[in-house]
Parts: sequence; C-alpha cells; structure tokens
Amino acid sequence: MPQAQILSKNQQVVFEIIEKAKGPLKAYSILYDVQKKGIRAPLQVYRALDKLLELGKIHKIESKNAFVACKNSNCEITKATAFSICEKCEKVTEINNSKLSNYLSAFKDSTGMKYSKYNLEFFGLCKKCK
Amino acid sequence: MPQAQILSKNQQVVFEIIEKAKGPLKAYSILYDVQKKGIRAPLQVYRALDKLLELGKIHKIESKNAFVACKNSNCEITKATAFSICEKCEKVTEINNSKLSNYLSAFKDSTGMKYSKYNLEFFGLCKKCK
DNA sequence: TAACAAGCCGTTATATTATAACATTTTTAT
DNA sequence: ATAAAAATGTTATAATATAACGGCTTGTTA
Repeated sequence: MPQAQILSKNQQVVFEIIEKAKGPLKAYSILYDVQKKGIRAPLQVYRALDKLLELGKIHKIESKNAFVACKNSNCEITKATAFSICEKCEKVTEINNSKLSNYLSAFKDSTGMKYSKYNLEFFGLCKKCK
Repeated sequence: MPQAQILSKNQQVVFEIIEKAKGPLKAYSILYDVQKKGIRAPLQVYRALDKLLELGKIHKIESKNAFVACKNSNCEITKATAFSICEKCEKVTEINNSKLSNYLSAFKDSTGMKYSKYNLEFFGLCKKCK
C-alpha cells in the first residue's frame, strides 16, 4: 500500500475546493475561490492542478476544460477514466464499472495495438433532467 | 440515403484543409492556412468548424483541441467516436470497430441510465514510435 | 412577387484557457 | 550540511474561443 501522498499547501487548497464542489470546476473559477487563501496567479492554480492530475486525485473533463475530484477510493487510476455528463445540467459522475474498465483496458485495435491509457466521456440526460 | 450536404464556401475551404492534413489541426493553424483563400478572422474558422462538427464531417480531439476529418465512409456518427492517439508523435487514428461501438452504445451505468453520445480517446505509442 | 426567415459572411473587440520565463524558497535525500 | 528536487511567487504573454453588430444571399410562402 503506497504512502498517502502529502500535498503541498497550494495543492491542498486547490484540492479541497474541487473536492467540496458539487460539479466540475474551471481553473479560473478555482482561482477566484482561492484568492482569499493567498493564491493570486493562474499559474499557481495550474501547477497545483497538474500535480493533482498526476497523482490521480482529480481528473480533467476534457470536453469542458473542468476538473473533478476522483471518487474512486484510493484512486490510482489516472489511466482509465470514464464519466457521464448531463447535457442539460452539466452534472458529471465518474463511472466506476469493472466490466467496462476491463473491457477497455484489454481493447486492441485492428492492428493489434494495445493502449496504456484511455478517457471516455458519455453524454445524455441525467435522471433529474429527463 | 440522405442527400449529401452541400458545404458553403468557407466550410468547404476549411474542410479541405483538414481532410488533406496528415494529423489533427488546430483552429489557428487552420486560420493561418486559409488566409490565402480570403478567410481572415478566427470566427470564420470556428463557424465553419462548428458546422462541420455538426454534420459529422470532422471530429474534435478534445484532449488536443484539434480537428480531424471523419474517416468512416458517410459518417453520420457524431454520436459515437473513438480515437487512438500516439503520445509521442501525436498521430491520431479514428477507430472503427463495431464490437466496441456496439458495446459502448449499449452501455448502461449502475442507475440504468443509457447515453445518447460518447467520445473515447485511447493513448499509447503507435507502431512507429514503439 | 413582396416580404420574411434562415443561413452564411465579415469585422472588431474581448473573453477564456493555459504557459513562458525568471527569481526565490522550501523540502527531501544523502 | 549540502546538493538536488519540488514548490512558490510574479509578470507577461500565448493560445483557444466567443460576443455583438450589421449586411448579403437564398429559398420559401402568402
């Protein structure tokens, strides 16, 4: 069991905001939120985000340029991510389905190539919005 | 069989450039290329891109903010896209695998929710780069 | 055929997202 | 204690994308 990573001050501040949020957050909205904690520049936020992504503590929703906390307990899974995204309310949920992840992790294309990483984004209407 | 869509002048110009390209193109690189054809402003490019995306003639590679021509003959498939992306040379290939698309199109999450659209990006090293 | 709607075009300005470059400080490992 | 690695702070700027405005063309349709 790997030692829980200790986050630096800025990383911790940024992570807490993302973790508490109800939905994906954009970098400049995070910046706005953390200004009271002494983080002033975009780069400080982006650096924290980069590190948190690398650690798997957060994920980037590419279609939205926004960030969510990883909800898989002890996530090491930067390499196999799947999300459901509501096209109306923008709610994002991380999909944690072992059949799906097994299927995709084992997927080989027509040339026999196997991949080391994937990201999948599903779109539709969530329960509430339907 | 739906009538082949007729593209407007700007749409045609932008599409040809993307189609001829060897890899994904970014919007401002397209802008640079089309300036000799009289397209001067980013918005002109983005409008053409939006329309081409809507028509399924091109796809956006979200992780790169770049655009590729659809290689599935008669693509209507804006709604179910999968790509392989080489992390070294940045080569992008559209994956056309009916097993995969059937699997994903039928996928339901733990709440029983079915999705109307997905986009999947695989990452790894292509043949050449391995 | 007038007139209306829909789509496309061109332009300027500006919003949003992200990184470069540089100097310094803190933490970690030896 | 010291060297290497990681994190910080700051200013400036690059890269990506949209808002707002007005006009032109084309194809209904009344």
